[in-house]
Amino acid sequence: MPKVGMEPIRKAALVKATIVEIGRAGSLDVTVSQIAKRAGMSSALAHHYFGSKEEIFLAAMRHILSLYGAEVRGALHLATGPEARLKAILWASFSPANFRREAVGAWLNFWVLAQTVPEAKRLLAVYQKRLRSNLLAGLRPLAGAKAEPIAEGLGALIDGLYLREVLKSGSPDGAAAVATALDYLNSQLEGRVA
Amino acid sequence: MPKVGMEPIRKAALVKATIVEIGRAGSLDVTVSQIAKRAGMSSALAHHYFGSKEEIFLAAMRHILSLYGAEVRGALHLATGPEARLKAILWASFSPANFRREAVGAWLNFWVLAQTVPEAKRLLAVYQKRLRSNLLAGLRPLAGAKAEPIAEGLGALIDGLYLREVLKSGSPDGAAAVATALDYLNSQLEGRVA
DNA sequence: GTTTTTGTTGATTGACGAGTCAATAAACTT
DNA sequence: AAGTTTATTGACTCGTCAATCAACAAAAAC
Repeated sequence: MPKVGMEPIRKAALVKATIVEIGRAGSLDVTVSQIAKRAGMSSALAHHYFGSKEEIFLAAMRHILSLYGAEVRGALHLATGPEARLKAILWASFSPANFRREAVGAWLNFWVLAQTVPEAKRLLAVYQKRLRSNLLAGLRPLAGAKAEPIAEGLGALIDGLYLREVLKSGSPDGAAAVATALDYLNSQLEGRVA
Repeated sequence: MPKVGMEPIRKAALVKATIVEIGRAGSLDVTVSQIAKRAGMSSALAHHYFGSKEEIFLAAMRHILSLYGAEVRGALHLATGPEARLKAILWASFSPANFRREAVGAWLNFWVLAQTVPEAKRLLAVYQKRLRSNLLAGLRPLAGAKAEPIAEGLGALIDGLYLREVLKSGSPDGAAAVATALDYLNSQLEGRVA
């Protein structure tokens, strides 16, 4: 019973299913059929809407990244002053919406995808650039010239905390991750400002 | 012309070839044939010696990890005093032998492997534990009770720096990575010790 | 009310790849 | 010298999966 206007609904369902399946499998070795099945349609339809498996992956990646971006933007909106803005970024980075098993698992695999698919690499680079620039905006008033290396370190630390989460068992502990990152931040700023 | 005593030689060649191929492909999507070809033998022989592709991957992983372990041990051997030992660990972590494109690429993919293969997870956990305990040994005299969280953060930072390296183009810059990690360390220790 | 567009799938194609096997041969054992 | 173990591979099996196609159905357009 074909209803018109299905495209966005189907695509969204596929994207969501893709993230779940990658999280479940723990790798990009998921078949289009698996994804389509979880999204409640045939694999042919998935191909119909996305053209290829790679496009499906990229759409899922964009989704995760844009979700993350939205959360950061939202948190930043409510924050005033450099310190508050830095905290907001960290808080958003490890919020339950982003720092959940599926998303973290998918995120790791997108990193792998970026090694072969240029568009995936581009997307990840955009994310890194945005993170860096957000951190820098908060850090410059507090750390001046030292802002750049601190942002560098903090960015790497955030990625590392994500990475380590995939090995842990049990549900992710965003608060602990935030604490570690804040600790880094405090010690760096005490040394230069305070 | 079968010569006896080939097993260790063949296995070593396969392990080496596996790391190169994973680095090249940027993923675990490498065929046993590709690996075997690069190692100069038939795929049947690779199966003969390792039994399965998974075993080949695990052997490669063990190799990278043991190489890293050896380097750390070597550096530690020459270092006296907590500061020197901490520096030695960082220096070894980002030494040209470990912090090279192939190895870093392979390492990222082993992280993915750990999501599905329990033995891979175990190996990675061993590495993390060893790193943590090495860092702790150096940190405790300098930071006392604060040693644990610092080790936690520093470990994550190291992993993050590795992770970020895979996106970069050009040859890895170990010195920069060491500088970032040292910077973290200094700022943490200044705050507690002086 | 016929044509076009959109939605949908079962069946099929074509390629590829892990793992097995049978066969061959050199080297060690007794 | 006969028998066993080790080395080695080409050919093959069997499964899987991305992508395509033909066909059908409902809605929209004309």
